Amino acid sequence: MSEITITLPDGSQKQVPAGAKPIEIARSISARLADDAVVARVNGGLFDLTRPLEESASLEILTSKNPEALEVYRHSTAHLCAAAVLELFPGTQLGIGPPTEAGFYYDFQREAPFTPEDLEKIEAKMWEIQARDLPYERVMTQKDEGLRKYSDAWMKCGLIAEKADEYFSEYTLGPHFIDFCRGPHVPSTKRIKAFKLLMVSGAYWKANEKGARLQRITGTAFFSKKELDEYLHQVEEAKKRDHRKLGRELDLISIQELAGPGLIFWHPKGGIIRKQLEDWMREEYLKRGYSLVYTPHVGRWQLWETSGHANFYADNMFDRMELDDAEYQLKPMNCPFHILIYKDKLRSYRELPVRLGELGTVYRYERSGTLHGLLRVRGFTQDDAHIFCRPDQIEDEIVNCLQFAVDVLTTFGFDKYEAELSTWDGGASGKYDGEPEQWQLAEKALRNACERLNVAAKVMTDEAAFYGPKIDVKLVDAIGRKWQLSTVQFDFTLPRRFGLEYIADDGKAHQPVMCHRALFGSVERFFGILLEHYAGAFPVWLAPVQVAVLPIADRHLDYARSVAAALERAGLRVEVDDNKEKVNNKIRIAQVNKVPYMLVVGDREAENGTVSVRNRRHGDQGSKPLDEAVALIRGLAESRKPFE
RNA sequence: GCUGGCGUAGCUCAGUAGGUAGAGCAUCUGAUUUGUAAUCAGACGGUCGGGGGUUCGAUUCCCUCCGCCAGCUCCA
Repeated sequence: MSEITITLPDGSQKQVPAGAKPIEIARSISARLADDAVVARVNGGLFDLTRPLEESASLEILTSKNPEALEVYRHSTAHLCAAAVLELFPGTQLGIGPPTEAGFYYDFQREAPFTPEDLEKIEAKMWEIQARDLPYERVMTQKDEGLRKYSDAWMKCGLIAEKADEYFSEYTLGPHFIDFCRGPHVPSTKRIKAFKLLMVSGAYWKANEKGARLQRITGTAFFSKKELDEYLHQVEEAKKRDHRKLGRELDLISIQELAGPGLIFWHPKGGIIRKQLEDWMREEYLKRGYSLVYTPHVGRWQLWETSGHANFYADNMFDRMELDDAEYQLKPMNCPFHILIYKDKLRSYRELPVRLGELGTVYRYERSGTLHGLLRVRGFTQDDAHIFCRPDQIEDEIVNCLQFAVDVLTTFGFDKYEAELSTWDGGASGKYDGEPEQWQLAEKALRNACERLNVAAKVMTDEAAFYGPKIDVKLVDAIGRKWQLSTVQFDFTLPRRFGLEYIADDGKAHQPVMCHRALFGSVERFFGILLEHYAGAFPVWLAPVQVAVLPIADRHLDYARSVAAALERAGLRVEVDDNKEKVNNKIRIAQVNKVPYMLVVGDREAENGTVSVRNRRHGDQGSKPLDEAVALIRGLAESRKPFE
């Protein structure tokens, strides 16, 4: 028997017989490693622990501490789920069953929908199969033979025809279950210790909404019961900070059925927070060389034909309305209006870049099933700006925009975000407007900007806007979903469509280039994400009520009001709780409403001109002279610092 | 828009195997005047999402529309 050389991660080498399995090598290193092993990395690729090594290779044993091992483990759990479904519901068609960030899913096609009770049965069956300790066995099959074997399984057949090499791998689980699958998998079902099926929902075959409708069973799996329980607990906790729940509880916003879905009502307390956000943003605009403009909410249809939205954006627009002899369109975007301001006079190269900014409210038709609280609505206000500049200025402008976007995120304490660079499809589909050279140039400028600011942007092919490529910044909500906030978009197209010009130093007319950018993205969405980010406990500068003054008894009301007056003179938002309740109750109310500071006033305070300071997070801070308390809270508000 | 689920008081929820509903909180009133997360009592409050059908009778069963939730698709 020939020997092969196995190189371990520490550089050491082992001679083993050809055909040795990674699990055997692991055991030869230590029994514990073999027990903890989930999957092997062989020459960089993932391998089953039980797959024989035929040639010399590098080998790394991945244990439960490795994220890739968790993916494999979840993938194996998905197979277990499919095997359970087939045992309980023979004839069900299998789609795909990959691991995801938070678990796994498996797509099935079957006439009757899976009910919550079915889910319980499936989970019980999974445990039953788990207990059988079935190996995940890798079998190689020849393509034509495979197509015959899977002739009853139309989705698998499709996948094999499309993806399989001449010989492809399958994995069995017991005598009856076999699945076309690249693998790898854990060695056997007894390795799967903790999982839970979470829901059943709809999906489309190959994510195509014209394709077959499937039922998706989603679950999660962890290496231990403890980790699973922690995860489930964390999900429950996250739900408590859902912006829809907090928005109602804190009386910030509402959505009114009578007015229509996806349309936001800002209540007084939400309104004051929004004003703080908007004031801050407008100040930043002015500091950074933007001008503020205001434009109408509707415009003639011809405007949208000129801009191209009539062609490229028709599906997302509210219906046109007729007025006199003309048709008008509610605006889904602000850009054409800002362009008209640019175009209203002859521009010199000396005044470029022109940066026109607006908190512009737009209306877009979003399909009913996609609406989601504040995060996906039909009417929203963008902190939108359009920058018109010379080609040689565009890269600096994009760098400034991106820097601005990063500054917004840090101001509000977001340290986790993802950047994406969306590019076109190369022009194949015709959904994109403009010349190839322009697209290439634009993409290059965006890439360079990312590099200059050290922003790691993931390239997303075929995700660009119809008028140009873009950089997007995404944040994650309480339930782990990603939402786009900032966007910096390049545009060669609209300047051409509108015939924009500036007079250059050569005395001739040239076409400016344009950058669209929104940093909050939409005020509604940003507010929703912010609400979840702070779990409703806003920092002092944003809190709708910054201070609650809590008199102990009625005889302290006058003093309480004088305290409130002093706070108001300092520009703070104050409420006096004059209910006939005990202080304990007043404190509770203020805590529940997440008021940052409570000032308790009773006999001692009224006598000494002091207040007893209570901090929302840290509780009783003892008494302080009134001036001192006012200065403290005002300082926090003005600094726009995070709370505490 | 699609698949599935859901819709009972302002909020959170219970209930009716078909005989027009109940709790806690909130609100209002009264008593209590209280020192760092809920004082007590009483009252008010619902065409049980809208419309249609079956039935002697529908909040309950059926149909339909609207809205919400999860996922898909799409996107700020």
